[in-house]
Amino acid sequence: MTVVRVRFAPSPTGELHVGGARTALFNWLFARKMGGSFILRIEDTDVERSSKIYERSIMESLKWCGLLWDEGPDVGGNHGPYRQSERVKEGLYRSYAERLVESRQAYYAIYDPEDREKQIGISDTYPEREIQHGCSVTVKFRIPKGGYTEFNDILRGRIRFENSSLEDFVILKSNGFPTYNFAVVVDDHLMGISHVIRGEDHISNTPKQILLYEAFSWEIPEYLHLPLILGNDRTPLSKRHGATSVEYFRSKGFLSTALMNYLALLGWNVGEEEQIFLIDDVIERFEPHDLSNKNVIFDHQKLEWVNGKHLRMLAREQVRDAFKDFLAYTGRKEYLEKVEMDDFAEDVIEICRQKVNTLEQLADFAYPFFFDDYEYENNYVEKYLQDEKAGVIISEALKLFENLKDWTVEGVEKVVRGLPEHLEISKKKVFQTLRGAVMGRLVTPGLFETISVLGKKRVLERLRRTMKMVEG
RNA sequence: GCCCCCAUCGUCUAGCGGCCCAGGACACUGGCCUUUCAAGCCAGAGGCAGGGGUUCGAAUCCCCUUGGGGGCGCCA
Repeated sequence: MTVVRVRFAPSPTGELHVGGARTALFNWLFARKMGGSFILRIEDTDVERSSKIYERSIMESLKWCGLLWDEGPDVGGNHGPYRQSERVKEGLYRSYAERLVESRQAYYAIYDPEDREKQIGISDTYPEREIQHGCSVTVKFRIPKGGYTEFNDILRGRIRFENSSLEDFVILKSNGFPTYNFAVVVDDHLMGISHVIRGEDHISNTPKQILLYEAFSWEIPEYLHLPLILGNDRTPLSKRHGATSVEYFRSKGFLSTALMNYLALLGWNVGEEEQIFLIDDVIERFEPHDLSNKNVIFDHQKLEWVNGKHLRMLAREQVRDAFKDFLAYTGRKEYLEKVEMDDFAEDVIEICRQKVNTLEQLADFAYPFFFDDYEYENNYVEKYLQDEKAGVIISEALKLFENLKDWTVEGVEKVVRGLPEHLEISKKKVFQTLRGAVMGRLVTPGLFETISVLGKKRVLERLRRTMKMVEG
């Protein structure tokens, strides 16, 4: 049995995209299931576009997702370095490229000094003279004439390409950096990668890579190409569809457990009609063959539904921690302090999470619990506060609450329930008037829970304040 | 243009020749519950892209068409 070693190899030219996160997730899942290793390799061979900022951001997102790697640029490992730019410095790719030149499987391509695009000749030996004349030079791989190249894809079976449909391609750029197709092969081989799990957009690259493996007489890994994630207009998911990066979902108040759950759901049928799960609980059930090979459309609504489920399913401390992470991540310092300081925060979260789907919604929904500067909705003012009965309702409630000792949900309920009949005012009017009086809005958690959690002091203060508005 | 991949409700999927006049989930519609809004529960509407084969029998196998996606860079 071969040791499973898989990798996720992002290029740091942007934030971690949900498609990338899904690729990373399935790689990670497979490694965990098989007791193998999950490796993070940074493919920063595009000097122009790569940046450290994105590298850090991708790693941060991956960590937030819970997709931790066993080997990588920060944690090290026996197959490093894990940044291609660092491997370039070791002369790695150049020496392998030269090996191919020596065996005539690659050659030097020489370009016009005036026009870098224009190839003016080729050479089997290092074209020293041309270089002195200002020509730039690359190393190109020679596609064998005739025949075909085929490989097995775990999801699709054998895929065959006629070699005649392939063209010689650059493996070493004129700046000495390897191209993608060359670097992956060299690195995957040197890093002992057993299974290559990546996006479907790489299918067409695979024959070139196979040819490279064959040129080196290296063992070819197993391949699995994942279908792509598209937007609702069936074009590849991009910024045009609004949300795409993991960062975005984090800042929008999604839970990482829910994001992973949804991403897994996208193309993987966990079985038994199961939709909601924690990724850790489902590792054993992961089977690459079960993955769908059909492109999928990203469904924000379902993600939100999954998120709501997780919000209600997780332990309350977990939700509290996630909420704090969200507040910190989105820079809401004051709010974060409140949640950290107020001992009733967990109770607030508990009664609010029943009604919302995201942490962002939670922040809005719970706001009046933590802050006194909330505003009174126009709706409430016009419909209830300006009603002639408002004063009676609030003053009567105030009187009863002032004397109330039992501030439990049951105790509060008893008092509030008695009011409509006692005042001979409709239940709805009484409840809504009170709801708005203590929260400023008409949509809140259950009234009794709200009043109970708010506590006697706050409730009395707020009732008095609202009363002043009625009178004044 | 050439090469490759894919095709079940709007979306994600179950189905791998008879159990399917196609099952589940999200969304949608209606109802129940109810102090608001949700949640929850119940019900409903909605699909095998089209055409040829193969077979006693096809969503399932084969071919063609159509449609969607990917690739053909000194990007990854």
